[in-house]
This record gives sequence, structure tokens and C-alpha cells, in this order.
Amino acid sequence: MATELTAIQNNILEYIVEHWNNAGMPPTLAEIADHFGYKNRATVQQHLKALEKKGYIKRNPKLARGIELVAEEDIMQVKPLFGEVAAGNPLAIYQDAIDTVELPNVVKMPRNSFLLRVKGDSLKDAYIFSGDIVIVHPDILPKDGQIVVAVLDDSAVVKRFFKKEDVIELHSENPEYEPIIVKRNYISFKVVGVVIGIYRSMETYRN
Amino acid sequence: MATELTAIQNNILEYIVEHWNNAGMPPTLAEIADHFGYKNRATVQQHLKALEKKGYIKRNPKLARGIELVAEEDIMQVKPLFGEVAAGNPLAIYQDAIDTVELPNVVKMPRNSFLLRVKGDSLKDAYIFSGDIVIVHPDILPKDGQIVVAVLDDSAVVKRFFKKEDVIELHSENPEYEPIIVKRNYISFKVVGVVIGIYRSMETYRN
DNA sequence: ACATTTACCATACGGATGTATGTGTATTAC
DNA sequence: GTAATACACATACATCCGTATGGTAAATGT
Repeated sequence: MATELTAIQNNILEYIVEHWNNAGMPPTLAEIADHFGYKNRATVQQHLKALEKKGYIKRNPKLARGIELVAEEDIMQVKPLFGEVAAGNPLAIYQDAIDTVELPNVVKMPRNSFLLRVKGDSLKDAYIFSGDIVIVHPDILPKDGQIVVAVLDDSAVVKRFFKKEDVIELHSENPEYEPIIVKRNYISFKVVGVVIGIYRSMETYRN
Repeated sequence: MATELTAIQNNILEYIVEHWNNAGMPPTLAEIADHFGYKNRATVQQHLKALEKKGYIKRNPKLARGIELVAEEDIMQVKPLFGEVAAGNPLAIYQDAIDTVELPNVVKMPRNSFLLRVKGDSLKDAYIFSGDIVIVHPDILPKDGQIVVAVLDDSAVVKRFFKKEDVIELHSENPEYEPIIVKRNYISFKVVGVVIGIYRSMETYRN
């Protein structure tokens, strides 16, 4: 049943997954044809028939956007990972993705949110461990006590956020680390986003 | 901008979210009309117009299934919670949902997967804590060492799975608890599913 | 009284969408 | 050689889908 796919069929399957992750819904035949430069939907239809025959997708006849994903693609979605952060020794957040993470499709990301991998144990008392993926939502004003990702002098930290009268304090959960205190409106400081959740995959053993 | 919704508008909005979570795509006007018994799509269209005017949805004109969710519904999805499990003292899994969980939309659930809330500290050495939500995927054959949810004599446990020659062993991570050993093909035993991930919300403080 | 809002229906139009059928070409298998 | 497969295009059709317009009824506000 697990017949091999041709290069084109593979590309189309990937596009379906990509479209589904980005737009939140499967593409139409016309959208697929557009993306690959086909002048005709019937061409796409043949490839979809092949994909269905080989068991990679299911189709709801007559229904708009009636493509359903089967197997792995239905379980995991690949999301870009934009960097690593630690609460003790700041690490970098990159403009481009440095890696990808397979998220179970139970996790739909809010628009504009992104992923960072935690390194180190400075947040272990907040039950966040090395290797965990944190989901960061920008465009949210942090409230006191929330865990935020902030950039300070070009390096990134994950800390608990507290706003005082004249300063902003970033606390580690781990008592080994001293709080970071920043003057308000300090130029090289910016809160990147609020950590709205963590995710940990169970696929492999943990060390 | 945050105008209040009428009861009907609220129902329709809820249905859109529900359909989007279940089918992986927004509903069409016809599907909404069907669900509420409307004989006409134009009725639905008026309600959608109202929802758009009040800022709860956005619409992609002329596009099939072009409804986009805004605000909270775009960030959080409500998923049913089917019970609670502990590794030490087994708890019940119910047929019906006992509660709901707001998951960030980063988490798309695999079809058929469901959520359970962990109670107790028997998995604390696996870095799973009381209150965490585990994502359980049925229809997967568990491999040695994976964390599974199993039903034994009508009560549910979360343990590490090991298949031996004649028996199946379920280990706790916490040394305080003895492993459970079950004969193969024991009638009242069944592996419900494999834990493919955990999720923890950062919305509130943790105690 | 009058206007406004909410709620539902009927009809109709144009374009989108999935599907079926046929034509043609290149590549591979035997 | 010939059959089978993969690949792309053209045409055509029924239905789906979003949209526009108009009508009816009830509730509410002024």
C-alpha cells in the first residue's frame, strides 16, 4: 500500500500540507494548479487520483476543499524554529529559522506566533526543561508574572516579567540566577513576546 | 468595536469554531444553513455580515470557505477533556467530556486524538506534572518505553509501556510506585493510546 | 406613529469547483 | 514493437458557493 511517490506527486502533497498549515484549510484544485503553473485543473485531478490510490490522501467528493490528509502528514505539522533561549546565559534569536519542529496537529499556532527551544535549567522551577518548545505570541502586552521572551543587547532571555515604577525586572525561577533589572525605555531592550504555552514531544527518550 | 453578540450570532460563531476544529476548515454558508435548519444561505450571510461588522470574523470575498476567525477564537481552540489520569491511583476516563481545555491554535490535534489531564506526581520524573494536559493518540501501536494510557479493570493509568515475552509491564517513573504487570490478552486490559505530547498553558500561575 | 434592528425566506446570477472525457507526448517495461 | 504509465492540455457540464436584491414579520426605541 505504501507505494512510492513520483517527484511531482511529492511536491503536490507537500504543497497541500503547507497550504493546510498556513491557510487553515486544504487548497482547491485551482489553487494547486495556479501554484504549479498548470493551465488546467484536470492535470491536478489526475495527480490527486494517484495520491488517493496510493493512500496518501482521502477525498470528499463534490465538496469544495475536500482533500483530507492521511498518515503522517495528518499527525504532524512542520513548523520553523527560530532559535534557542535560556534564562541564564542569553542565546540568540535568528531572523531565519535554524531548525524545524514536528508539532502534533493538536497544536494550532496563533497567527504570528513562533517557536523557540529552551536550553538550560534556569526555568526548571517553572517546570520548563531543556529541550522543551515554548510557543511565543508577540503583539501581546505582558502582564506581571507572565513568562516572556525579551531581547537585551542583542541576546534573548526567557524570564518572568515584572513592571515596577521606573524599571522592568526579569526574574529567573531558579534562585541561582540574579534578576535582571532594566530601565524603562532602555533602547536595547524589547519584549519579544509572551510565552503562551509549552510543548514537549514524547517521540524520543529524554536524557 | 467589541460589540455584543446576539444569541444566534453567538451560536453561529461557536459552530464555525467547532467546524474548523473538527473538519480542519471553515464551513461554507450552505453547511451553516444546514446545521441550523435554515432553508436559505442568504440568512446565514446576513449573520456573517453582522459578525464581520462586529469584528469577530474576517471574510475572503468570493473564496470558498473564506471565513477567518479573529481575536480569541483565532488564538484558542476549545477541546473536550475526557478525563483525568494518574500513574499511581487510577482515575476514570469518561465516555463524554467532563471539561474543556483552551489550546493555543499552534496545536492541531491528530484526528481521533483526545486530551486527558494529569493528576498527581507519579510521572514527575518524566517531567510531567499535575495539571498538565497530555495528548493521546489511539490507533497507534505502542513501542517499548513510550508513555501510554491504558485501561485496567475499568480504571485508567498513564505509564511507560514495556512488552515482555509473556506479560506487559507498565512502569511508573516515580520509584515510589511498583510496576504493574499484566498478562497478555488479559481481558480487562487495553492500551487506549500513546501519549504523543504534553501541553501546559501559561495563562495562570502554577501552584 | 414611525424608524430601526433582528430574523428568516425566495429567487437569481456569476464565478468557482469538482468531475468526466478525449488528445497528445514522453518514458519505461516486457 | 507494444503495452503501460506518467504527465500536461482542452473542452464541457452539473453542482457548489458567495453574493445581490427584495419581501415579510416581530420586537424595540423614540
